[in-house]
Amino acid sequence: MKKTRTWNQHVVKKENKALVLNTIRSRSPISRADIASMTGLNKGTVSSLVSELLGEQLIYESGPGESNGGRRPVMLLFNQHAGFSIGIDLGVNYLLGVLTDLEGNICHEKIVKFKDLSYEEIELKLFEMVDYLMKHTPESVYGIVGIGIGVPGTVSKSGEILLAPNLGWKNVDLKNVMEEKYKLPVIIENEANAGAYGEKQFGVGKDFNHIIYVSVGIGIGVGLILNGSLYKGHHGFSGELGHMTIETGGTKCRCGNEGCWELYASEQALVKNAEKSGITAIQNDEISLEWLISLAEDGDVEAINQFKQIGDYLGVGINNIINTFNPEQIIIGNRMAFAEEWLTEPLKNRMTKQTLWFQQQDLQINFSELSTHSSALGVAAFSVENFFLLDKEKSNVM
Amino acid sequence: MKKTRTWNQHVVKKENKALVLNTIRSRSPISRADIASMTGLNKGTVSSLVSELLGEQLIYESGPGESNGGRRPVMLLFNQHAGFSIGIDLGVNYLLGVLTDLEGNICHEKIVKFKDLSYEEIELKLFEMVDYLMKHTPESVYGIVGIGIGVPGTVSKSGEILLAPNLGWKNVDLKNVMEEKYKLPVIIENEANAGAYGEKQFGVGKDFNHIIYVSVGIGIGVGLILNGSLYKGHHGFSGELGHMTIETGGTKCRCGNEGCWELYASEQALVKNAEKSGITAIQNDEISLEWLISLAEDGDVEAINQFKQIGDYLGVGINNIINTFNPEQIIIGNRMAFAEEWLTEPLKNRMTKQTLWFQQQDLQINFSELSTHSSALGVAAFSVENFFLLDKEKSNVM
DNA sequence: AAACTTTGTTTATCCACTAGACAAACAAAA
DNA sequence: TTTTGTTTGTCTAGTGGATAAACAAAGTTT
Repeated sequence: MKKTRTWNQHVVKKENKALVLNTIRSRSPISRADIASMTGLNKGTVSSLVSELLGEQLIYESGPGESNGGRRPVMLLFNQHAGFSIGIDLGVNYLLGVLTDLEGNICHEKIVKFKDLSYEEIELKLFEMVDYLMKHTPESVYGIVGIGIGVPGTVSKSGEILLAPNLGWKNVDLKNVMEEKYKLPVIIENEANAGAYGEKQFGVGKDFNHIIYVSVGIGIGVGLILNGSLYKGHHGFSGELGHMTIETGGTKCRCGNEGCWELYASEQALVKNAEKSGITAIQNDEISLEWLISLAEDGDVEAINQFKQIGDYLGVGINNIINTFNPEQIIIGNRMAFAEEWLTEPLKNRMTKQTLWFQQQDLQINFSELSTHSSALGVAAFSVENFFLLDKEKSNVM
Repeated sequence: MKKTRTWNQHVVKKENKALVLNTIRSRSPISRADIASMTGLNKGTVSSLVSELLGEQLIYESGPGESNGGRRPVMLLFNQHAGFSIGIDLGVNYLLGVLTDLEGNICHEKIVKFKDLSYEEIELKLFEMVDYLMKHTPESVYGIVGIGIGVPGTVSKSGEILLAPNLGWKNVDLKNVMEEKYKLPVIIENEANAGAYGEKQFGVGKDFNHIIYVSVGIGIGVGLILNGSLYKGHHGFSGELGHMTIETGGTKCRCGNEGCWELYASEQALVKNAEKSGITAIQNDEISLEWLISLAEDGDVEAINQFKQIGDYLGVGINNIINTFNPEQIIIGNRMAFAEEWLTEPLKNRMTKQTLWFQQQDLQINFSELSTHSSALGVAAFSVENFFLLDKEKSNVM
């Protein structure tokens, strides 16, 4: 019957406790006094909330800090090893798994490559990956707080994978399978959304609140951080910008549409164009992004031109993004980010020529620093946030 | 020094009071008991908050309602005449002003048409409009709560009009001018943003939370309602989708870019295409939207084809919007909405052919019902919301 | 050594919400 | 008509969390 959330002192306490914890998380090491002045909470309130957090072992006291002209403060630190999180980036032909602490630091990491596997075979690889990471998890208070999986496809808000064309998957309920097997909270998220979140939490997006993360791999996916949090749309399918029309009546796309952005600016487009241009690979091998990068590094003009063209087309779509969202930052991530060197110039050219001056104000264009790890770190971070939320709910009942 | 908002019992009270007021606003007439069960608040809490609201004359008691098998409830009603709001839609060649009550009902309305006026002349027309509407405002407890103005251009978050190309304005601080003169809170907002808000509050968007409002007039502007509230981007310039590239290397646009959507799907495009196709107006007059509509109504095949083409191109951009936002509803508003009859079919054709099935789930495509009033109503509603926010702040100090 | 600062705890007080008692007003059944 | 039960809205006591202010401990400065 309760339709809306009511506000009472329990909620107040939970919010303030979360506020204190987050302050410690982001500004650690910090004293109680500093928390009070930063948050505006009363010293006494901070003291009592801190002592609860100490009891829950989510934070701990280190030795005394430097005096500011009076009694020396007791420094508080976030106990990043109170629990661990598993994040897996499920790519088209690889599986990247990371084990992180609650601060997003990678404790263990494993990559498995494969090709043309069936769903069942990939599921098995996933189990192996999780088992491996679990075996390498140190002892901790809360253990593994959750498993996150990033997939290159559309995921509904309930966690079902509706369509992952490059994997050939349709309506796969991986979330349930994993939750049944491991009895842990499992989060399935689109790879671009996960990447955006990863960059926001740990990467170049840390200090920004309006971020568009453009994941340029075999296709193009986009993750939206609006007002500091992930925007997923009505059902969770936002950010399918790879299928934005940039050429009406252009090349047919598998999606049914024509002139889609990813037909002109993705790794897929790069390789196709390179083939047409006459670039050849060694020993009848297929042309790959890595090969083209090595050519470009050796100064191969034709290869560099190929990258320049991709950069130009990236610029077209990014212009659209700027006009749509007026973002603070655009991050280009995933595999194509390795080609930053040759993409930057043509991309910025498009922008300065075609974007209105006020849209360019304080606009950052960055390439991912986490590179191929942003997705895995992102999904791991989802589980961590989820853990803290559940933790709050729990203390709600008590 | 206070960086974040802290939660204490004052906040709790303010939030709950707002919750009660909003419940009355949307579900009026309603009894105290019903409010309690709907919100989850305790009966006593509701009683005391209601008595405060009664004191502030924001609500009033009507007679007893129908019994539900016991004592008859006292019905509460929102006092929509506790104050009034002025909303003005400043178009390229017209000025539409409305006086609304706190519920958004239009009490008075006036439209002024003009052509090629300077900024100073338009300013004067604005003053006349406000003066006129003020004179026609009934006596009330709070009087006029604010003035809102919607403009066809880019407005910064501080309210400055940075660029209104169709008016020929640049860096105009209208907000300050109006506030100085009338000593009332003034809100300047982009016309599409205002329209989106208007539709969300009073129009076809009432029951939706992820709405993309596409204002198709001389140009194209877009207002974004995400998670139930207006998204403005980092500096307030979001929704400039009229300048989204849908044809790389296409026609040059005044904005510096090429192949912009509004070159293919706006009123401007319609008129240009019609001229090229050989359609003529009566007596050397210019071809207008109204004229083309009247032709289409008479069954003129050529005119209908012109609309169909616009509808088709609208579909291209709307496909991009769907892929970007996964919205719940798309509303097509402003002048072009009058041509709904001929636009719908080609638009929906594009969609069903080119949009993935899961993106079309529960997706509403609507034409504005408020038609040309959505902007004016939207800015008026901004002032109303602002009034309630300020009201809360005020009681914060006491 | 004295005076002042800073830190963190403790105490008393305040305030909003809740639970539950209560009275008034009404409907339905006996 | 009387009785019983329900609904509505008010009132009172009690709870829990925040705040302000006092205080002790541990520093620095003069």
